[in-house]
Amino acid sequence: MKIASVIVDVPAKQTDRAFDYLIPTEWLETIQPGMRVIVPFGPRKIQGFVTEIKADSEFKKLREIIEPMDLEPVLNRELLDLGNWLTINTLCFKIYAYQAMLPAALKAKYEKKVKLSTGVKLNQLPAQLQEVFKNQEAIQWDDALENGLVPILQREAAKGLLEVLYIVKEKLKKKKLKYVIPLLSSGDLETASNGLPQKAEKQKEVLKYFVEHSDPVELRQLLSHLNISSSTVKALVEKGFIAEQDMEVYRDPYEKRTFTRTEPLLLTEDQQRAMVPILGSIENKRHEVFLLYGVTGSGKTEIYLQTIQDVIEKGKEAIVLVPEIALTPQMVNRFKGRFGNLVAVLHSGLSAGEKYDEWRKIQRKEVKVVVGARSAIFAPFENLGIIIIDEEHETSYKQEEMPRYHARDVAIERARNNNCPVVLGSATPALESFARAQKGVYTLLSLPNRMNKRALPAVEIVDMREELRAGNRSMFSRKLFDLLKERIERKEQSVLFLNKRGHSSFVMCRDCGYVMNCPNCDISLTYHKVKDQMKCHYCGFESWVPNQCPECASDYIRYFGTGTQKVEEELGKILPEAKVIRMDVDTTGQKGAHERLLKEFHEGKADILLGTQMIAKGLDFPNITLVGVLSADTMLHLPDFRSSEKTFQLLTQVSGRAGRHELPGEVIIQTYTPEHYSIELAGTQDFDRFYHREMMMRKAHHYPPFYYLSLITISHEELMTVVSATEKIAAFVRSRLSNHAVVLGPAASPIPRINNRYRYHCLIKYKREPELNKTLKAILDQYQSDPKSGLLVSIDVNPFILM
DNA sequence: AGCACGCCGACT
DNA sequence: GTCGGCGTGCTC
Repeated sequence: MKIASVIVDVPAKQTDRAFDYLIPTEWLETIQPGMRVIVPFGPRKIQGFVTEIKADSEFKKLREIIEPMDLEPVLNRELLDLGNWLTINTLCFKIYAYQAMLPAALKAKYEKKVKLSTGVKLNQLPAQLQEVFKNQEAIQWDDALENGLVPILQREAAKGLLEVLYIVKEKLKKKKLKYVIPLLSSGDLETASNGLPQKAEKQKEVLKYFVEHSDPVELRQLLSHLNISSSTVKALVEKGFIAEQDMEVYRDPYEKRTFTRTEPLLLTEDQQRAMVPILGSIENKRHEVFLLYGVTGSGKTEIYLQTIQDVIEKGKEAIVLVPEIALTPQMVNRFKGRFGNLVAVLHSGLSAGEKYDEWRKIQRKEVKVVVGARSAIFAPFENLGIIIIDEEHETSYKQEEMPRYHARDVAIERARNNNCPVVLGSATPALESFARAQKGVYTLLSLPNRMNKRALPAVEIVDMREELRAGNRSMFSRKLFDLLKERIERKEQSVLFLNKRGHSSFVMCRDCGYVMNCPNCDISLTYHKVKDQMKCHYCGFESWVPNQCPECASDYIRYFGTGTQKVEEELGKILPEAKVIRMDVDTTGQKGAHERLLKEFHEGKADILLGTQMIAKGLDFPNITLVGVLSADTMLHLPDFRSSEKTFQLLTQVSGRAGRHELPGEVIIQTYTPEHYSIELAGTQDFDRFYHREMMMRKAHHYPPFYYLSLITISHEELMTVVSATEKIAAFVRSRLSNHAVVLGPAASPIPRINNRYRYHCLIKYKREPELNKTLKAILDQYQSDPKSGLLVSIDVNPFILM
């Protein structure tokens, strides 16, 4: 057993397979599957993942592994297999699958340098290079490239005077602090202290400290605590009484916060009824998927907490997925409050180092629960007892880059491997999930009542066309204005929600209607306040804001503020006495700003919280009695078959923010299409009726959950080339699938050009096509192995965004 | 993805 | 003759 199969860190079609390496004798005991290693690959050194250890190889001329990068595997057996599963199901390279499972800090960084070969004297080099190597042993390849030194360096390297170095680096170091530990027992330390010269007072003090405390202590703390300098410590180290040691410490983002310990709450009858089957599944180690369908405020979180409690008592572990946007301090508090430091938290707000440290806690089995966004589904637990996905309908569970996985699918796969249940929780389940529950594929658990038996807030839908007819041209209906005024007088709080889409900040000429578009992409440029520039979201193109219209030279060209900004201005005019907190990308940019603003609002420092998507979730403050949705239908008209579903979910979600506590709540939804069923039914919070209406639509148009989708997107610099390639691909797919499948296309992508590349796509709708995966793989194989055609093909199995 | 190797045209 | 352009194919 001295050969390792390694997946190398080269994302390409031709290297998407295992390469075999000899394990050097000194590492025979160390190297195991799941470890990262440094291997020679051609002339370079690169990172790789060991997937298997075996006795022999087909390949004759094996090279040796250079060294392991880990002391213990970073991927366990289950995750290695899961990586394989991901590769097959999302059609991605194996290396992408493995990298997606690890914190970014573990991704390798490569350096290429040139140095003088050993034994070579400086004066053997040409004068120009002598100058370069006079002050440094090695130079960075990139620097040489910039200074045009590469040809001459290569010439000397060919003669053997210079050597090219390839270095694989860890992106991030473990954070280490210097600690001091006593090397003798406290009795011996006392003796040692007595043996010191009289005048070594400081040293005696240190030893006295260790007589009293035998635990390691951080050097810095010791120095300041005893008011001594490091030379004192050094002297004692030299005498062999104590030692300095580097110890790994965690960057704990929640270090400074204290969590109030909470106890399990008494469950309502509904909650108990819902919990029994989950506990049964845990008890019998049975894989089962539960859909926990409960209105907002019905106490889903308490069920999560108590089932996790049970899992922990059985010595197992739990993963809780929460949408990124809902990973608020409130949410974290609930878990940390119940399980203390048995909880690790993973979300994008953490620095790379903090994320790595939280991950290390999981890997070292120091925690039992991980609460995190999408990628937390890959937490390296070995004995999973439950996986919970809160707000399971959230689109952020789908990753849009490779590997294009949906956390729900991965969760079910992992739970199957671990024989444990999955709980999908939502007040507005995804249609796919609810349909599966109806069919009995998932077990449906309902929580139809709010915990406090409080009625859902009264929702009123306001027709903005009526307002316009009545001469009200403001963005606030008279009703909403009256209610806002009333809240301010009653010292209650309101939340105003603005659907960002459709209100993005673009520049438009008021005279001719000219909109500033990106020259490379067919999409309008977005105004960025911070830099006072126009920027393209897709290719990064930047431009100054014109003060004259380039089309008609009108001066009446202006940008339409970020929506929220505009609303804030208008609020200032009509309700000058109101204190407003605005939350959007602009005001929550800095770290901690999000939390700070919410805290201010919670403390009653403002009357109105105005914001975008980000305030739709998790907000749970007792004093909120009014929620206003300024324009409910902005996302309804997007070219997306899920737009009705998303609108319904969002409106229901937002409505749930009002009247969660003592005071009753009211909701105003402003819209131009009050007759649309997703708005009308969100008004009555009637998921069941919405479900039936929407299912009819989906059935009629052959969309999920009746059909599965796969989307092939093809791009090229030349329009004609894309069209013909897409035609060819569509024809190929048609020829390989049954006639139950529907193959749409070629059609221009909703964003027809990005970064000067035209984009066409082909949408496949199907029910059961055993040949599909092979067909798609074949398409990728052909186009990925032929990069010179300039065609880029990307495939998304079960896409969420059809763009 | 890099990188070497190899074959062709343009230059000292 | 040789330098350097990029097309081709390989990396255990």
